[in-house]
Amino acid sequence: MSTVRVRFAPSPTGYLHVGGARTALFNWLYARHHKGVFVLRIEDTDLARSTDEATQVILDALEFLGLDWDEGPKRGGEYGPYYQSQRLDLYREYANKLMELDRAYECYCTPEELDHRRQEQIKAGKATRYDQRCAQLTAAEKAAYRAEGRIPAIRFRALETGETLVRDIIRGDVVFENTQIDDFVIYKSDGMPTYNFAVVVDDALMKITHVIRGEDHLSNTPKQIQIYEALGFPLPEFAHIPMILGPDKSLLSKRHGATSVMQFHDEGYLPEAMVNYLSLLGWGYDDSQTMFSKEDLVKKFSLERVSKNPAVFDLQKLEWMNGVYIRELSLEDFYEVALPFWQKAGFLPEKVSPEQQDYALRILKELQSRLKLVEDVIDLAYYFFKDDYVYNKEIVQKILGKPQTEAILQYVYEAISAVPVLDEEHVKPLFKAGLEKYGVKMGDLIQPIRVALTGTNISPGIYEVLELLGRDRVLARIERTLEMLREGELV
RNA sequence: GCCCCCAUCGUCUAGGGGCCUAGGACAUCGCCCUCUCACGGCGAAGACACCGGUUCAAAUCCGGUUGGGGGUACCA
Repeated sequence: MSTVRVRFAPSPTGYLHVGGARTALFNWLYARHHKGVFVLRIEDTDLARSTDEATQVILDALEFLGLDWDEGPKRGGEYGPYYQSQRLDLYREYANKLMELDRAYECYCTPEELDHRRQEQIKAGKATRYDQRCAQLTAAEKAAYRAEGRIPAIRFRALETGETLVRDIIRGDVVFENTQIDDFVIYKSDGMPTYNFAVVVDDALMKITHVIRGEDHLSNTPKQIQIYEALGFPLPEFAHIPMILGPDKSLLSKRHGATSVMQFHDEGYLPEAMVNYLSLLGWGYDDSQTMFSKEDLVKKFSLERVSKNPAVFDLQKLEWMNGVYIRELSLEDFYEVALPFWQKAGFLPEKVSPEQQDYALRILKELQSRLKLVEDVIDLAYYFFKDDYVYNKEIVQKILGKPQTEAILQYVYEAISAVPVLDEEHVKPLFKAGLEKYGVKMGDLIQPIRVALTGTNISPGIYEVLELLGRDRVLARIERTLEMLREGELV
């Protein structure tokens, strides 16, 4: 059995979206599972839309996900180059070969003419097909067209009878009538090959054994198979994986929200969560496991278990899963991913002192079970770093609006001033004493303190908050709150 | 229009003729824990699109209907 060789072949026309990432992941998993080779090829034949920046962004996204490629950009390999724009003479060579075999011909029709005829066909209620008017041009006719200044495209002479069989690992045998396939363009007049042609030349030359790609390519596969056969290339195995849809069941796109892998990165999604979640889109293992480490996926992944139906992208589940992975992080690792967010927010400087790091670690410990996205560390920790937090109006009304609030806060102020050590062991008895004095429950005492200290009713346990803030800040904040209450600024 | 693919809880899925009064996860709801919010624990509700076959027996096999998706470019 020869080694498995798979590839991911994005076109650098934007960012890497989750659909592409999932395709890359499945290819990578298949390669790693079979100890094969994962090739990365950049399909940049669309001159108008491809950019170098976009290529870099895709590379960054793959690196973020930890999908390392064995051959491709920055890595090389014996089947390069790995940019289609650098393989032009190869396509030329095989296009010429097809013409020699009379399986391809020059077409002098312009895109405008073609489009016009297509519109006519639609109007007449007929199938939109190329009318093959350039299929048998004589040398004189070609010369005449050239004299007009026309530059030809090259069309593949598709089979006119019979049928083409696509053997798909996921979908089984799919049969296409050859009458459905018309003479399609393989070489554009701008000197670039089209996708359906370049993909065959590249996959064949790069010795790809398994073509794993989105289901949107299934309908084009018979065209490609005809080229493989015309050129005498051996066929690879095909596996068309289901599409990823938005909540409204239409193809997932920007209008459904974030779809860019790097955007997820920027919001604080962990690569472990992305990979795990993406793996579940169109694939499942058994009736109980949903959490998979990358190693586990490599071990358990198989194309046979890939589902046939499209999957709706569920952001809530991704968020939940990200929270799970955040909670699994060691405090040190959590610090590493959280730090940039705090620095960006101005909570911590570029150069963090040991004291600041210690403080950060202590905060993180309290926050870890409370966030879904790393990005949340900014909002959730605001009052640990800044004094200018705004009091949430509604919550202030609800909690500080109660009759005894002022007296209770005053009591707490004095208690905390006097307590020898500001920790639960020493503070709790004082709070308990306060309960009897004012005839209230613990919540009635703690909630006003929480609001005073944080501006909200959401925070870690009050004793932890007290300790983290320290006596000075606690007293100052309670005093400020009391003042605002008296001034009527809060309620 | 024509061609192709698909169809289990709201969502992702397990299920490949009897183990299914259909299992798990997210979301939802309730209870517990509790100083709030989370986390955690327990529980509830919730699906085999429809119609015909085949079979002693169908979510599982076949056909049709309906619905969704994709393709049909000198985009990839």
